[in-house]
Amino acid sequence: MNENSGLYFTLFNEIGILQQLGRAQLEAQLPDGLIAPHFGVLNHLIRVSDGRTPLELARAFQVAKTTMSHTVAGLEKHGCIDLRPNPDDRRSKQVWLTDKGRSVREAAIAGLAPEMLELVDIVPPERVQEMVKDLEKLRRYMDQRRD
Amino acid sequence: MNENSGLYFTLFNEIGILQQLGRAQLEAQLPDGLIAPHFGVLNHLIRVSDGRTPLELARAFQVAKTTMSHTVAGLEKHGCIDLRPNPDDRRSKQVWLTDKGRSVREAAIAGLAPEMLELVDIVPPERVQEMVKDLEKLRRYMDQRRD
DNA sequence: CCATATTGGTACGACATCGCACCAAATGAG
DNA sequence: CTCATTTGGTGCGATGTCGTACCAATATGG
Repeated sequence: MNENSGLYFTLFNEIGILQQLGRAQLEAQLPDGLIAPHFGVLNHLIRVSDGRTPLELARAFQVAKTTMSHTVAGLEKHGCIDLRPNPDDRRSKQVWLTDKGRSVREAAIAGLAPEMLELVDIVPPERVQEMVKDLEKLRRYMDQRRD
Repeated sequence: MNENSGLYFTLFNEIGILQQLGRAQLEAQLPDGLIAPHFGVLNHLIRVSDGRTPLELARAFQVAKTTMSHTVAGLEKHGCIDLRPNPDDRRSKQVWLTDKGRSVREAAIAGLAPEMLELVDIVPPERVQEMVKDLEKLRRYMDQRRD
C-alpha cells in the first residue's frame, strides 16, 4: 500500500472511532427515546432555520428519505417539532421547532459542555480550529465528488 | 455557549459527516452483503492478529457482543473467516482469517487507494499526520474517561 | 392543454444494532 | 471441594436504516 494512502486510511479509522465515542456521550445527555439523529435535526433546524422540509433534512444528513421520515416522526411524537403542511407544495411538509425541541437541544448542549471543555487540555483550541478547517476541506471535496 | 465548547462541537459535527462519507466510499468497494463493520473486523484481524475471540472484537469496536456475534456470523457465511473452538476456554471461540477474507480486505484497500490519494491535493499528508496525532490524543482521553 | 416525467412522502420488508434473558463453562471465596 | 459469581456466547424482541414500490402533486414538452 502506498504510504500516503495508508495515512489517510488511518485518519478515517480515527474518525470512525471518535464519531462513536462522541455519539455515545451525546446520547447520554438526551431524554429517553431520543438519539443522535434526533439531536442532529434539532440542531440543524436552529443553525439553518426551521420550516425545512423532511426531504431537505434527508439531503442535509445524507440519509434515505424514509429514514428521515422515521426520525422526524420520532421528534414529533416527543413533542420536539410540529409538522405542518407546506403552503407552497401540497405534497410536502414543513418541520417547525417547538419550545420543547429548543429546550431539549439546549439541555443536551449544556450537559455536554463540561466534557467538551476537558478536551481543551488534551488538544488546544488553536489546533482544533486548524483541524476543523482541514476536515471541512476534506468533507467539501468528498461531498462534491459524490455527484 | 462558551465559544470553546462550540469549537469542539463543530469538530464532532465534521467528524460525524466525514465518517458517513468515508463509510459510503468503503462500502462501495466491498462485495455485496458485506458492510463497513465486516471490513473493520477483517482489518483488525490483520492489524492485531487473528485468533481473537468474538468478545475481544466486540470490545475493540465497542459494540454489544450480540452485534459482534451477528457481524462475525456474516463474515463466516461469506467465507471470510473460520470460527473455531477456543482451546483455552470451551465457552469461547476464535476467529481466523481465510484466504478469501484476506483478499476481500486487500481488494477494498486497493479500490479505495485512488480516492485516498486524491485527498493529498486537498489536505497535504503533513497536515494529516498532525491531525491523526491530535485525534488519537482525543480518542485515547475519551476512551479512558469511559471507564 | 394533455400526457409524461419528476418530486415529496409513505408503506413495507430486509437487515443492523441493541438490551435482556438465558445457558454453559470458568473462577473464586469459604 | 462446593457453591455462588463471573464470563463468553446465543436467542429473541424492539427499534433504526435502507431500498423498492407506490401514490399524489407538480413540472415539463408537445
